This record gives sequence, C-alpha cells and structure tokens, in this order.
Amino acid sequence: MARIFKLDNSASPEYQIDYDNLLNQQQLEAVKTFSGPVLCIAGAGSGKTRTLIYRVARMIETGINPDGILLLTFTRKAARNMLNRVSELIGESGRRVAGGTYHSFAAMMLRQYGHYLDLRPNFSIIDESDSGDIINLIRADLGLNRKETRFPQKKTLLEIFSRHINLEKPIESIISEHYQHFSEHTEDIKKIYRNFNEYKENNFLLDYDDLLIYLLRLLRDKQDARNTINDRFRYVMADEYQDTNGLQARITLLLGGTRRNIMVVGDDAQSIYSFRGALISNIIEFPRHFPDCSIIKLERNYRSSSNILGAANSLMKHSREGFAKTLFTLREEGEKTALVSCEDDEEQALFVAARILELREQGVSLNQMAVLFRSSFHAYQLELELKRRNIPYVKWGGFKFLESGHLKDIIAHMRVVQNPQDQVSWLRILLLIEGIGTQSATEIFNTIKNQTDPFDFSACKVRPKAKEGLIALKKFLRRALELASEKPSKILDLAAEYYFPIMKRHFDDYPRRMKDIDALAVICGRFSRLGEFLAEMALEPPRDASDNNLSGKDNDDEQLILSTIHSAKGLEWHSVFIIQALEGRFPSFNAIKAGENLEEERRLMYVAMTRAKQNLAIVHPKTVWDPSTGGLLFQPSRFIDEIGAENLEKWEISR
DNA sequence: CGAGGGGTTGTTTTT
DNA sequence: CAACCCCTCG
Repeated sequence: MARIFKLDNSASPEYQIDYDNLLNQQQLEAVKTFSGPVLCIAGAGSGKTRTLIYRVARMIETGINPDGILLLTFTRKAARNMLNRVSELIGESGRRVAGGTYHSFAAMMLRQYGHYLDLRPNFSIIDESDSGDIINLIRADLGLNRKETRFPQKKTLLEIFSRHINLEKPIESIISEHYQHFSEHTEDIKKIYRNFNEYKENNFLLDYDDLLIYLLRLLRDKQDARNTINDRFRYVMADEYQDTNGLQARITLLLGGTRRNIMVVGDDAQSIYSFRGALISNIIEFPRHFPDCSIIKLERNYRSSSNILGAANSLMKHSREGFAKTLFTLREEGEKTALVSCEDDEEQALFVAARILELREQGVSLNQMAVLFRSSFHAYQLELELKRRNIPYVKWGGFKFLESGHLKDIIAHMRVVQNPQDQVSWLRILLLIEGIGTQSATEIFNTIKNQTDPFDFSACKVRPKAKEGLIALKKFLRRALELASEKPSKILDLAAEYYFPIMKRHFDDYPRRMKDIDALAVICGRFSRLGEFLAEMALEPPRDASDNNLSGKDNDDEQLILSTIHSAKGLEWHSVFIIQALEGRFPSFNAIKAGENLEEERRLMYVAMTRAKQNLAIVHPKTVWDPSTGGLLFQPSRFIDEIGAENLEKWEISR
C-alpha cells in the first residue's frame, strides 16, 4: 500500500485554523501575542472565551508544548469546557493543557511539591462544613459553647477567619469593621483561631484558604520549588482577573513573572467578589508590574441586542469608578427591557412562571431561560410555583447538593476508609449508630486512634444496645479497606448498602434521598482513585443531583435555570428574568448600610443584565415582608431609576 | 448517657 | 425551612 508523505514546511507554520477570518482585529491581536505580558480587558459578551480558546490552539499549533501552558479560570468546569473546545479545534493535545481554579491548581502543586514545605502529600482538603465541625470541637474543648452572652456561631467565626486571610487584615480589624457586636469576644475568637490552625496542622488538613497560603509560601520562599514550577509552566493565563484577591495576584505574578509570558483577562466592570477580598486594583495595576505590557481591549459585544446593552451601559454611567471602555454592538435593536411591578412575592412568582410558559410556547427552550436573584432565598416563592406547575428547574448557588445530611454521611464513611485519623468523620459516622451519643463517640475515637488497627472496636466500652451497630460498622470498614485500591465507586456502593437501614431510620423521605446517593454514585464512577474523588468533592462539589460538571458537557435535559447572579457569571441565555429588584433585597441591606459596597451591587446588576441575549425582564414586588428587619420593603431598586425610563418598557399585570 | 420532641433562630454573594 | 438549642423521658 502506498503511503502519502506530507512535507512539513516548518519555516513558516501552516495553521489549520483560519484565525484571520474567525476573529476580529482585537481578538486576533490577543490570540497572536503570546510572548511577553498582556492585559486583556474583555467586556461582557465580547468573545473572551473564544479568544482564549483560539489563543491556546494557536500556541499549540505553533509548536508550544501543551503541558507547559497553564490556564487559571474561575471554575474547573470553565477550564474543562475550554480545553474540550481546544481539542475539537486541533485534536487531543489540547487536553494536556493544565487548567483549573487557583484552589485546585494549588492542591495539585502542593501534592507534588509540598515536601518543600514539609507538607505530607496525602493531606486532606476540607470544606466549610468540616471546618464548622472542627470549630464545634474546639469550642467544646475551650468551654466556649455555653450561650451566656451572644457568641458568634461557627459560620460567623469561619467568615471572620476567612476574611482575615483573604482581605489580609488582622482579626481585630475584621471584627471592629464588620462584626462590632462581637468585639467583646475578640480574645476568645483569636484563641479559637489559633487552636483551629493547630488542629489542621496536626491532622494534615488544609482548608480553601490554606491552599492559597501554602502555595504562596512555596512560590515565594522556596526558590527551588519556584524554579521547578516556572520551568514547567512557561505560559500562564489567568481569566476573570478582576475577581482575584491579593494572594491570588501575588501567586499569578510569581507564576508568570519570571518568563513574563503572562496574560491576564478580565473586566473591571464585572468585579463582584470583594467580600472575598477581590481587588479591582489587581487588573488596573497590572501595567505597573509590567510597564511594557500590551493592553488589548475587546469592546464589541456579540451577545445582547442593542436595547439590552444600552440599558446596561446606561446603568454603569452611574458608577463612581470610571471604566476603561464602552461596549458597542452591531446587533439589532430587539425588545426593550421589561419592567414588571407585581403586588407581592406571590404575584411575582405567578408572573415569572406564566411568562416562562409563554416563551416556551413560542419555541424558546427552558434551557435558554434563566431567573437571576441576589440571594438564594429570594427564589423560595418561585420554586413553589414552579413545582406546582411542574416546570422542571435546577437551582445554582446557595445550598449545595453535598451539604445535605445523607450525602455528608456517605462521604464521611468513605473518608474514614481513606484516612482513619479523620476525627470529624469518625464522630459523624459513630453518632449514627443507635446507642452512641457524643460521649461514647469521643471515647471510641480516643481508643482506636492510636491502635495499629483502627477498625478494631474490641477495646471500646459501649452500652449493649450499640454493640450490634459497631459490629456492622466494622464489617463495612473491613470490606471497604479490601477495596481501597479499586474504583472508589465500589466503596461508595458498600457504604450505601451499610447506610441504608440508618437512613431509613433517620429520614421519612428516604426514597428521595436514595436517588441522591445514586446520583453521587454516577459522579463517583468517573474517578479511579478514592483520594481524587474526595478531594474533588471538597474543591468543586456538584451543584445538584443531575450536575454533570465533572464531565464538562452540558445537561441535555430541558430545564429552567434558577441562579444567584454570582453563579451566573460567564453564562448567557436567550431570556433572563431578574427578580426581587427592590431596595433591601437588591441592592441588599448590607450594601446600603456600608456605602462603598453599593458600587459592587451595581456591577452585580450589570453582570445580571448582560447575561441576556434577546429578552430581559426586571421584576419586583411592590411590597414584601422582610424577615431580617421585621419590616416591609416597598421601594423599587434604585438601579431601575439609574437604567432610566427611556430604556425600559413598563408591563402591566392583569389577573 | 442517649433519643426524640419542640421551640427558636436568622438567612448575601463562593472556592 | 433548616439548623441549632434546650428540654424531658427512657
């Protein structure tokens, strides 16, 4: 058989992809400039993702090793989607590009290079519910769990600690600035903080903030490690750079600063994470670090009709901070943004549900519609109405799938198999056994933690009632341990089998909960190692039972999206509803109180509006009772005025 | 000491 | 509406 030989003319690379015709001038410039520092200011809907994808593709086509490219994004899903699309363009080599969030990248680096910091590679990553459990242990230990005077809850304590890390301010300042009512407890709070850190160190646990801190230490203080990492990742790209905080910015500069092949992409008008320490100044001051950097602005919006974009631009004219660009579009005018005043929460829900069905009749698929809100509880009423009408929906943001008790129980069983030193998980699973309460659970843990075989309960004294339960637990743990080197889904199946009678005893609605466990099993099936599965569940938990965020492909089921605005970042829909647009809800009370946050609320509204392609509706109840203040909210959001009547079309509701 | 009932509380936003 | 606390009974 004859073989056709293709001559490779490597002097001037022949690109498979016709970049010149697929991208506009500015996008093309961003795609072609890959050596040297680049700042890319990319407005909403300006084809930012597309630009990044083509940039990676072109790098690889030019001959750059994909293993040496690092793409830092806001979610792992975003990274996976991009790399899938790169692979569609140029083939499998796209998948070799390293990508993920700052946190997941940190976890990866620390597993490989943590020894420079004397960190064991098998550390566990804990989420905030684990941290909460630890805080409870510490509080009980310190005798600070009594409720004589108002003492912050574990959730509040964790917020204070996290702000301390991410805003890089002392705990005292955090308390005096945001939590004044707890200032009398400052010393106790600091004590809990010290013990919390000690506990994590002793048990080889890292929380989200620790991941960033350790990575920064590694890059900053351990030159050998930094050199190794810099040699490995020669091209660094950071997306959503307006939402990085001080730690993340320093990490980025340490990663890309040596070779200076660094591109940051972002939009100062879309910065919405200041509560997590995000600094707009990071993106604005990037040129100060790299005075010779190229600055590329993507200002053409491809997403929204010109009426929607006009309304959004009009809103941003009221922003105190000047922005470096104005978006334009060549698209048709389209419908005006609808402004809908409803009597109350219930009518708002009725309207949204009815309008969604109307659009559905007109051929807009449910997948192409989204309802956005400031806080997740704003959608309660609507959720009831959607259930009543059998409109399928998924809710993003707010409470997560994995936070439900039964799934935490399953995960705890798996964690004990992986790490028998995990006190928090031990206590959780022991408490499920009949006849064992906090007291005996603690005793059992103290007995077994120093044993060579931690799954042997023979030395534990418990009441007769609990004996049987311990035998069953032991049987499960032994069998699971035998499977430890096999696929984690086998351990999950075993845990589910063991857990089923417990669940039946605890929850009336156990059939529904069983379905959640099945869904978790599907996700688990994609992993080949137990440690990987557990780390991923901590770092990027699935949003709901049908979430495919680990496969990177979208859900085919036709369902409506309900989402907090924060979780809607980077996405787009044919039709968008923004609900609860009234003072106290959006902007939120907290933001109105502390005037500076108002700027961020406005940007949040801007982000919400610019998600819409064809239809945008801003909806609010005329009056609504607010449980947090006990008062009535009745002022429409100030942002409605700022958008301006000329950009809005009022809709009347007739019943 | 553990279990289960009942009342109270308070809810931004996320990795 | 769920998580938390407190109480009482077994």
